[in-house]
Amino acid sequence: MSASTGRSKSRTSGKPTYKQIRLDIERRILTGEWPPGHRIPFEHQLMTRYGCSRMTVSKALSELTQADLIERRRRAGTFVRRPNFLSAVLKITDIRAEITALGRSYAYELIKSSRRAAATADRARLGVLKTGKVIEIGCRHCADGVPFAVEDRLIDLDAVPKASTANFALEPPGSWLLHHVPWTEAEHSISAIVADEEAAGALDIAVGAPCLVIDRRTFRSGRTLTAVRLLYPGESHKLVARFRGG
Amino acid sequence: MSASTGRSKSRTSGKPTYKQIRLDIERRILTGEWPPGHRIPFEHQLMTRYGCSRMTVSKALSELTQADLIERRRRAGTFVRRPNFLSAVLKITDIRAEITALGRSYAYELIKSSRRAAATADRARLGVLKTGKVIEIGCRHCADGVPFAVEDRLIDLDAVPKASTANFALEPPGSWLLHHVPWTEAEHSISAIVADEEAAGALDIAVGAPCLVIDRRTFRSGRTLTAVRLLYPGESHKLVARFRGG
DNA sequence: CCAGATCATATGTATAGACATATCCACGCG
DNA sequence: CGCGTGGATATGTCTATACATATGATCTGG
Repeated sequence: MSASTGRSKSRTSGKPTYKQIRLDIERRILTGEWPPGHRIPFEHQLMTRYGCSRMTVSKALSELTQADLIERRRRAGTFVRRPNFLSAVLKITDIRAEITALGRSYAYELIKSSRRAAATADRARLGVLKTGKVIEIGCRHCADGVPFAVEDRLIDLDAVPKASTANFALEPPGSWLLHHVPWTEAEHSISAIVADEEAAGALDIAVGAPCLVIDRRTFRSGRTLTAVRLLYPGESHKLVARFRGG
Repeated sequence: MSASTGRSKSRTSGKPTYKQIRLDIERRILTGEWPPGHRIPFEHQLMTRYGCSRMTVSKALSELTQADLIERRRRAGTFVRRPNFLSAVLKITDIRAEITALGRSYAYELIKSSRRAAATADRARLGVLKTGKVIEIGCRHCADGVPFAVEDRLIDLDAVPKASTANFALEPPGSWLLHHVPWTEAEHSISAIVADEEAAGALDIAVGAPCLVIDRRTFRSGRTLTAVRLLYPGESHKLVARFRGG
C-alpha cells in the first residue's frame, strides 16, 4: 500500500548510498565537470536526482566539506572550492615516538636551555608583537646512537605557562608539548640548506653536506605556542607518507 | 524583540551539540585521558551521557573518523587511533596552477620524452613487477622566467593508457594527469641533496647548492600510476602550509 | 539613491525509528 | 582439540520531519 514498497537493499535500482553520491560529486569536481567556483545543485535538487532523502545528500556534502573539496554557504548554496596551491601539510610528529616506533633506540640530549624576556628576534620568530617570556631550547635526537635531527625551539611562556615546570633535560620538548598542550593550527616551511660548521658538528656530517630543514610554528586559536626548526641530515633521512585521497 | 525566545534547545542546559561532543571527545584524546588504543564508550553510552540521540553522537564520531583520530569497528567498538609517526602528508599540487595562482608568469619547457618498454630500473621506481610500456618525461617549470623546479617523471602506460594521446610538449604532465586521471593514494618522500652539474644547470644555481627533493608515487586502488621526482632550488623555495588541526 | 527593515531560502542541527551488515564469541559437532 | 556456524551486538545507513540560523534579495522610507 505504501508508496515506498521497495524499501530494501536494492542498490541496483539506481538508489545510491551516500558514499556513492559522494564519489559521484567528487568525480565531477576532479574531472572539471564542476570547476572551482561552480555552484553545485541544491540539496533539494540532488535529493530528487539521486532519489534519496535530504539527510543522505547532506551527509555526502558534509564529508566533502570536511575534505575541503566544497564550501557551503547558507542561503547561497554549495560551491566547489578553489584548491589551495603551494600547500604542503605535514602532520605534527613526535620524534621520540617516531624513532621508537621504528624499533630503533632513542637517545635525547639537551644542548642548551635558556629562559629570557622575548627579544625582537624572538618575537619575530614567534610572530607575536607584545613582549613576554620565552624559553629557547637546543637539543639533539639520536637513533641507534646516530644523530637523527637537531632541534632549536622557542616556546612562548605566556601562551604556555605550564612549560616553566617541565624538565626538558629529561623529556624532549616536542614530546612534552604534544602531550600537554593542545594545538589547533600549524604552519610548516620546508627547505634545504648546506650544513655550516655548527650543523655539521651536531649532525656528524661534513660541512657542505645537504640538510633538510623543517620550520614549524604551532598555534592555538591564532596564538603562537611554539616555533621550532628541525635540521635533518639530508641524504639519509626521508619523510614518507601515504595519503588517502579520493 | 525579546532578547531570546525561550528555545527548547538552550545550550546552557547541558545538552551539547554534536560539535561540542566532538570537541569533548577530541579533548580527551589529545590530553591523553583516552590514550591510543583505548576503546571509547559505545554510541549507546555516549548518547546517555550527553543526553542526545544516537544519530547526533554518530555524526560526531564520523567526523572524528574522517579526521583519523579514531577508528570504528563493527561489533567491537570505537578506538583511539595510534598516530602515524614519521608521516608527512603533502597535497598533490599542480605546479602550473601553483605558479599562476601566485600571479607569476608560468613557462614550461619539455626537455626530453621517451617511450619504451619498462626496464628493471623503471619497474623498481614504479614499484611494479610486470613488464609493460612506460613514458619518461623530463621538463622544467619557470616562474617569471626563473627556474622554479625540474621534473623527471615516469608514467605507467598500462595503468594510464590515455597518456599515450597526451601532448606533453604543450601541457605539463602533472597538470594533464591531475585533470585526466583520478588517484586515490600518494606516497611522498622529502629529502635534500646538493646540486650536481646537471641539476645546477637546469635550475640555474651553483654546483653544490642545496636542493629540495620531493619524490612522489601516485596510485589508484593500489596500482602505481606515476612516479615523479621534483627538484627545487633549496634556499629560495619553500613549501608553506597551514593545517587545521583539532 | 541609499540605509535599514523584512522576507525567503538553503544550509545546519536534531530526533526516533528502522533495517543492514560485519564480526566477535560461544556453542556444538566431528 | 579444532573448526564451522549461528546468535548477539555495535556500528553503518537511511528516512521523514521539525525547527534553527545565517544571509542574499527585496521592499520601503527618508
